[in-house]
Amino acid sequence: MFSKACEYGIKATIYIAHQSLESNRVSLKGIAEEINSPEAFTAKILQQLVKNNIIDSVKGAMGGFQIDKDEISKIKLSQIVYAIDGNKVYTGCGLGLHTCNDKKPCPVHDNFISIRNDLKKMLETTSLLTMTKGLDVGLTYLKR
Amino acid sequence: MFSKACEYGIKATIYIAHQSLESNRVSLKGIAEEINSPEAFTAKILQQLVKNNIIDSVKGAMGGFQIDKDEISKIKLSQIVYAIDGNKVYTGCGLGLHTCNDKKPCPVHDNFISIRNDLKKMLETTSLLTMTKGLDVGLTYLKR
DNA sequence: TTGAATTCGGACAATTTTATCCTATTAATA
DNA sequence: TATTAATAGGATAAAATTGTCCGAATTCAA
Ligand code: FES
Ligand code: FES
Repeated sequence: MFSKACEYGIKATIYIAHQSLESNRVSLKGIAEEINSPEAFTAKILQQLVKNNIIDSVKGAMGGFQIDKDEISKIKLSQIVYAIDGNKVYTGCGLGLHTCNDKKPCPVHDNFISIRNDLKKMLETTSLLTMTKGLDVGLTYLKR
Repeated sequence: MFSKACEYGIKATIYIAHQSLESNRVSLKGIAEEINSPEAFTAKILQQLVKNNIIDSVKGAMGGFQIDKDEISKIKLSQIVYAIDGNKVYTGCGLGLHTCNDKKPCPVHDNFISIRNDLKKMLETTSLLTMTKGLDVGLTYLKR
């Protein structure tokens, strides 16, 4: 569904948000451990998220990554996905035609549109805050 | 969503089915032209579909690919996807945890399950015959 | 029976994605 | 101010996916 980079990005953002809610700034090293991702690769992805204003970074000793508490309920899953995978989730054709196109649809267009719209809605309504719920109480996991 | 290989596989199967309905056996060359895919790569994918008993091949001069007319309404999109991409659509976790797992769900599990079940249902109920409809009358396209 | 048309299958090549390494830059603090 | 801990970013490497090439096997037809 998503690229590996995007998966790491989502998990990292959830972890950062979770810690930010407790006013903890977190390091790349800590993130990579908590989400079980390769450190250097994760660094690249975090850079993208910083550039897209989804997370904040602070350089230097005691530096790390964080998100404004106020933002955590405002940021939507769709923003993270867009920052890393672009809009192909929205514009791509299920059968790989150059773009999805109502006027010249592929044979699975109608079926796909329906599911993709549901996916879109889900991505756009799921907030970062929502995704952090459950982590505390061990209801959900970022690694296994 | 699907790999390129899978996209080519689906399109190829639809085209073969469409021609088989008119009792035409089709060649690799013809298929690759009609679905706008690289010929040699498409050959590999067709081999997989043959091995999975989704399409039939006939070697030699006048050979090619075809599907029993009776089968066309019975073959489901899910079979094609499974033959090429395996069951990752069904068992994969949205955030890339080793497998999706109800007992130790990732933070987006509930949201994903719902969409994935819809996708699953769609794949399992969409028949090859259904996907060929519309090709005739120029309502749907395999290339653009 | 030979030649042509075709799929099959193995080896290989190109591209994209994923991952690593190393240096530069920045900031805290001793 | 020097040291240390951190992110930023460029270059490179490894792995996976996508794509190509070529010869073998098969079948039809002349
Ligand atoms: S044209 Fe293929 S999904 Fe819309
Ligand atoms: S555990 Fe991640 S989707 Fe089910």
